[in-house]
Amino acid sequence: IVMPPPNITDILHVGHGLNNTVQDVIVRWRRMAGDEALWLPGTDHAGIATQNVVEKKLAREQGKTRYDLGRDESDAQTTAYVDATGGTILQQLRAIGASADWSRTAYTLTPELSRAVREAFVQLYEKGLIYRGHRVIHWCSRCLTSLSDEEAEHEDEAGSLYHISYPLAEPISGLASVTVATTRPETMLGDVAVAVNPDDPRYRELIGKELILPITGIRIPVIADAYADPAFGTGVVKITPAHDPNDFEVGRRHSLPMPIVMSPTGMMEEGADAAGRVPERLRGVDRFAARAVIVDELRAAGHLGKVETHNHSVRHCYRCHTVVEPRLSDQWFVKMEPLARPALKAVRSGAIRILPERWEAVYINWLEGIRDWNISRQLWWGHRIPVWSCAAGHDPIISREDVTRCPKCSGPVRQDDDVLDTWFSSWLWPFSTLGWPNADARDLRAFYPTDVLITAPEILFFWVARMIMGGFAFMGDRPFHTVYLHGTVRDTQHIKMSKSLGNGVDPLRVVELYGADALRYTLVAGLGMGADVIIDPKDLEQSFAPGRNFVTKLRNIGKFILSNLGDEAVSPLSAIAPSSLSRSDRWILDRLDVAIADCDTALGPARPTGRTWRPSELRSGLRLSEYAEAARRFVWGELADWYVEAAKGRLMAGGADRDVARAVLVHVFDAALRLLQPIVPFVTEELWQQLPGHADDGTLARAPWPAQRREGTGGRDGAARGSEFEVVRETVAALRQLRSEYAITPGKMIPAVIVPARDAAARAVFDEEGGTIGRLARVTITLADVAPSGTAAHAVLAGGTEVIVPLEGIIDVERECVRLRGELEGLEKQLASLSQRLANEGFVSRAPAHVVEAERKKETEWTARRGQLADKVRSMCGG
RNA sequence: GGGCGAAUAGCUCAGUUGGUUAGAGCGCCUGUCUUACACACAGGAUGUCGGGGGUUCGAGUCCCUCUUCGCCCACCA
Repeated sequence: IVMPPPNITDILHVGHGLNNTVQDVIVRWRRMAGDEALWLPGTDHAGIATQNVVEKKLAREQGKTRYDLGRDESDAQTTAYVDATGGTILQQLRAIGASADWSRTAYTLTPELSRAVREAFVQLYEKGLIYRGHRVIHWCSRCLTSLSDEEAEHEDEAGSLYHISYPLAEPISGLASVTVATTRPETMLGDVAVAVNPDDPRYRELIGKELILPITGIRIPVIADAYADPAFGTGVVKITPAHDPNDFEVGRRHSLPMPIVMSPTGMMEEGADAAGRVPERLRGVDRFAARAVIVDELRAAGHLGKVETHNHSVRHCYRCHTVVEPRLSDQWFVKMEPLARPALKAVRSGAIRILPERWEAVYINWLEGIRDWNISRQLWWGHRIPVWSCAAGHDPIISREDVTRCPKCSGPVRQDDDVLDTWFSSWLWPFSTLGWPNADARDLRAFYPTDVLITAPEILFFWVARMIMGGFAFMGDRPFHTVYLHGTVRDTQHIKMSKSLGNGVDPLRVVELYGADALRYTLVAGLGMGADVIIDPKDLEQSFAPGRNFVTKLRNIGKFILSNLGDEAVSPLSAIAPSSLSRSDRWILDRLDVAIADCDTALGPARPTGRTWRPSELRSGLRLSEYAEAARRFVWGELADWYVEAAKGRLMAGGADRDVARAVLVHVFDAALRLLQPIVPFVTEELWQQLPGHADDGTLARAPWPAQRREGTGGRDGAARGSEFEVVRETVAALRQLRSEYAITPGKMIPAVIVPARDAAARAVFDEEGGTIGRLARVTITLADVAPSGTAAHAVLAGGTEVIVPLEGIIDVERECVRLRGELEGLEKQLASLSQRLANEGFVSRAPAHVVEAERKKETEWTARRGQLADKVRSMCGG
């Protein structure tokens, strides 16, 4: 294998890296489990900012006003684009051996996608799901395009609510004017009416009367419409149909004119139906400047009432954050309700699950209230809308192929100037990347429906929901069975890391300081289901040192094992007679099975058992942090801390038992490397390559995922011997505690007497494992039937075994008494609360039998232990 | 305005359907270069599980309420 150079990172910046890392971990896992997963990283949005710049540059160079993606460019330009944007990410992904199929990723400019987009448009049109609508949409006066609801983001702002009095043309019963309230006074130039609620007694008389619109002096009617809320403001609302979606509806109901008083660039101007509405002095004035001017003039003329501060949310362009202007215009829309129906059903029925589960409610809520999707954009790059209009006025032509002349009159045609929303191509992604609309495409048949979509919640609506709708609309099937929404990388202030905010972490620096494996490990281990990953950009050590330390530990375990293998052959575990396995061998093999089971539980199941997810499967799996923790616990806490330590003596002693230990070491370490490969791919690969016992030409990334041993650990007897190693661990822990308690130098060998519990198995454990215990605890063990008299430190193990360290001169009797009394006291306290629980009628009768049984058993054990401890205290401390 | 989530050790977080004495990593304290590893080893200290109320034999876990923070959605001028 060619290992990547050490300074290769799998990410561009940490935010991106999270997504790529999660995807790669899951794909690596699936491949080891036997799935030939095809990973399609990213979308045509990879590097959208760069894309924007590149497209504009290309368009300018070619003198085009519209740049039709996939149709206007040359191959060389495509290549340049890929290099400039997605290419960087993808090259790095390939460098780490990620299973990325990068030719499919930066496909924005390909003719294939262009074809798919046209196909989708035409299909929807033919089903009557695309229509041209004349309505008020969100308009960005900086990007000069319309936006969908999702692209116009709400941001809270402290604005002003201006109260303006509109005089009556002919005053009635002492009433000279009505007051309206507005946050956007400049739009009053486009007012065509004032509405009051028909049930509002205050204004009943006014309905049908006329008002003089200040500034312009135009006469407008007072109309009755339920839209006016008597409880808000003055109960009178001005109606500006061309610049407010609600007012537009009111205008339509009352057949009012709809003057446009603002230019696309946000300047005041007399647009359609607006002759005489914008005074000369305001023409060409920016909307916000015009607002100030108008407010001043109203004040001067005495038309301005109170001005209240008003916190409200204002829509901004998601890309440039300019305040979005509602604007009447003609746009293409997709009728969403019919598309949403199967998408809703899929999630409700469990055909598609969303993890974490709570996002399902958000998804359902959004789809239930879905509104039609404005798909036309006035940007100068994108997929152009495949609609041509006839110069002679015949019906427009909607076509998959380019149209040059009108089929009716053979006259000239003109393609619609607009391009499509970029998400109109993105929602086709699960199948357009696989060859759609060619139904016979090999990849489409092989890979659709796909499996897991991994992304951040922020594009649940933009992209995920629409892909699901698109999957059903164009393929008749779900695009994937699982949506996994991961968290966001944030700093300690919980602010999203981004280049523009400067709170990001440079991954190259992290890789340089801690290594790429440590970076991956840190991200994966920190990724609780749906939780954000918090990293302090000012304290990399806190975040990444644990990952680095773990990787180093792994390396050192490998170094130790490899150095003990030497040139001699290592037997495969299957060639070792089960009877020759030691307690520690059986124990670590048991622990390995547990670790494999824990990892499998954390990760799986990979797909639903049936057509839909069962309730028990719905919330399981893809718990990456639990998987990382299970693997780590096994490698460090069990393999390194106990098995390797216990094996040292056997390795040094040589003989047949040495070969058994070597075989088990290799087997267990090999499995551990497999478990870790998806999270720590580099170091595990490097170590595994050096490990004997597997095909030389293989790579760890392609090796099978470990399975639990079907034959167990050698029958009932074997299982018992495995659990007997727990007694060894307990004894060693007790001895270490005593040593530490009496500050005995760790290196010093001391004597220890063990009085095993009164059963043959316990006796055998200490007979046979005395050497191991002695090495691990640095003691020389003597077995006895009764505790020796004399000054000594004592410990009583759970099973009743006594551990005694007789050290005249070092052990202080008084101190030992204090220690033992403290221990006894603690035990008695716990025993008392336990007894109380068991004496409680309610507990015994209502708690499940197994819980009560466990408590009873505990009571017996603790009582015995208390007796032993009390004896110690009595004999040694005299009372 | 509606909805959702979070609050557990100094820090970052686990804690699955209520059931031992609430855990991990880092940090902290004590000791150690024990022939893989001081990025390590051994031992140790640290929690009114945000506040209050309730249900239950039993609550970090379920219900109500309050506080603080965060996120999503939203055409009330």
